[in-house]
Amino acid sequence: MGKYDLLKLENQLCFPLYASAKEIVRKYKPFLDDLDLTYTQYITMMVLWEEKEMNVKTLGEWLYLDSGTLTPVLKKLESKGYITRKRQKKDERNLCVSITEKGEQLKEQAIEVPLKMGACINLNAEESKSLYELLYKMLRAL
Amino acid sequence: MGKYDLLKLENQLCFPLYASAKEIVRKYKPFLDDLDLTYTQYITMMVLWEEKEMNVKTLGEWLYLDSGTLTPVLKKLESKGYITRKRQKKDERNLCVSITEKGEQLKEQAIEVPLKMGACINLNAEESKSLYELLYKMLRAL
DNA sequence: CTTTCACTTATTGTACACAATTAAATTTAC
DNA sequence: GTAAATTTAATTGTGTACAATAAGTGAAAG
Repeated sequence: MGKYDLLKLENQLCFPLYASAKEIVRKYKPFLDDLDLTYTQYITMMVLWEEKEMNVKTLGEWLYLDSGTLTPVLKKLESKGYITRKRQKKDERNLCVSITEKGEQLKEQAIEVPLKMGACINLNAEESKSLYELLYKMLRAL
Repeated sequence: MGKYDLLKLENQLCFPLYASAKEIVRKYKPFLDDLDLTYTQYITMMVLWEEKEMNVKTLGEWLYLDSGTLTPVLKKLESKGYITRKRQKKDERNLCVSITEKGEQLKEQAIEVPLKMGACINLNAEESKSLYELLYKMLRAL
């Protein structure tokens, strides 16, 4: 192992992580275009399909995103009619994001997305599970 | 497995990939700040430390990036004096990117970065190898 | 009370990331 | 030989992503 070998792209762990995350999000695009959602909007809706409502801070913790990213995403989803944004009465610092009826309906269409994506990933069940666990182990420590 | 279970964030493979890529790039930031490089600039320099020169298209293939991303990154690196950009004589469509002496010197400082990052990743050698191979297997198919 | 402190969201500025388009140069087909 | 097709970068427009800052609110200390 030469002095500079660790600086080669091929010896980096971060690079395939960075590149495959990008490529897989790109793979989502045609499926998400059908729903008129971007990937960031999609994962935001995922949380709200499950939880119905949540304040911005908690949403950011779920998604590993800060308010600088979420604010424009949430405004966009609001303008599409999928969510509402409302200050909480008892503590006006909190902004509560809630899913609308129209947002709920989108869920029916969205069911297709994970199925279609599954077919794009070249890993078997065991490999997927292994990858999933390694990623979460790393993520928890970051 | 309910009808909607695949739409839960916790059942997604893409989400931990997306989130951990983001978090690991963020982890690089303080180390890269010392070199006055962003992550994208850093991986670009990595290719040039190894190859010395390359045209934009090939660079994009190595990095999985298109010219819309690379053009401003390369102009920034040029303004910092780490690279030069020059049209090829025999085919003026090609823009050839070359590392400068100052860019070469930066490599000495950069050696520290992978060492420092290695300490941030909570995986042992075997797990890292396994993650690396799964990511590349997926990436090749995307 | 009131002033300080902590908390939460929004805004601003910088830097990607990519689709779509444009522009310029070269290659090819005829 | 020239028109059409292809190749390569750059540009434009939209949408993240995050650090730093600002603004507003509520809680706590005195």
